Amino acid sequence: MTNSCSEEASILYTLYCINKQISSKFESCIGMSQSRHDILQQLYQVDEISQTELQKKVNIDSAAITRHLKQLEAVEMILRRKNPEDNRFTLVCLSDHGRKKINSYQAEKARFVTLVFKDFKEEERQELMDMLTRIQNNISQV
Amino acid sequence: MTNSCSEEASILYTLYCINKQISSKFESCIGMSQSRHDILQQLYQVDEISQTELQKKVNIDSAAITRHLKQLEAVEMILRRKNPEDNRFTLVCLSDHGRKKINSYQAEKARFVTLVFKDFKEEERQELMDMLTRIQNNISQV
DNA sequence: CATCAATAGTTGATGCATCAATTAATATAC
DNA sequence: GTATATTAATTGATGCATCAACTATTGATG
Repeated sequence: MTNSCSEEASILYTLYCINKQISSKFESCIGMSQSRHDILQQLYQVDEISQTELQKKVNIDSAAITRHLKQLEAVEMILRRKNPEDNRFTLVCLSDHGRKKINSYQAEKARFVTLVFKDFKEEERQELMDMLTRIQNNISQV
Repeated sequence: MTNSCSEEASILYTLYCINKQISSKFESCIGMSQSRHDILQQLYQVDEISQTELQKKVNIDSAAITRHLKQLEAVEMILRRKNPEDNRFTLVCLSDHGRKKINSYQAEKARFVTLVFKDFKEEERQELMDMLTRIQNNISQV
């Protein structure tokens, strides 16, 4: 363990490493970043949605959303238009072509996720999720 | 849970979120990124070390190491010199001034870490660490 | 209804990481 | 001992996230 003295610090460091490793493997397996996959996933589940709404769901900066969507638009995965009732809003939806491609991404993601949690029993996953949620609560109070 | 269908995917997403939250809070609490803190921490524990050796310990790209160290050198936290026995190596060490500052960082980090794991019992931490390690092994085989 | 506030989206600057290509020094092999 | 391979460090291009500043649109208030 390279990080430090305390056991807690080691856990923190491991979390940090795991995340880096997951990001990296995710991208090489699925062919896009977790964030971008998440955006597409959200779009898949709705008909049309405003950027702000989308931003709240995927929990990344609105500037980042803009940039992702511009690129996705450029490769014709998505379509954008102004909301005619309120021109401040931009409505986003998957293109037909985009919607089709996502199925294959989903399959690959499912496979990936299964590998990450190989040999985890249901109750262990439950426990892990509980602990992570507790950590999340702790952090939010820092 | 915004990410997806399966329970595993939710855990993955939570990991991803936690990491973002931790990074952000870490930086606002300690005043530097986790990586940079880690670099300084490593330097604190040795007298002098080559960049490559350091790179292996903190587990980030050597290009990133170079850039971190340049900045740390600019603010006179560290010193660098060529290894006289082999001019390919650059040896790095903390400046006196740097070494002094790190004590306060350590205290702050300890406080931070304690908050993150508030209400975790020793055996829970142990369990968490075990599970994270297993995940790490799984990933490395993907 | 004119001004002021709030909201959505965009852009620019910055930080940090990666990979690929390059430079410089040293080691190896014939 | 000269050509070749290896190694350490650096640099440039790129990706992705953040914050802060700005534009454009709409809402609210006097």
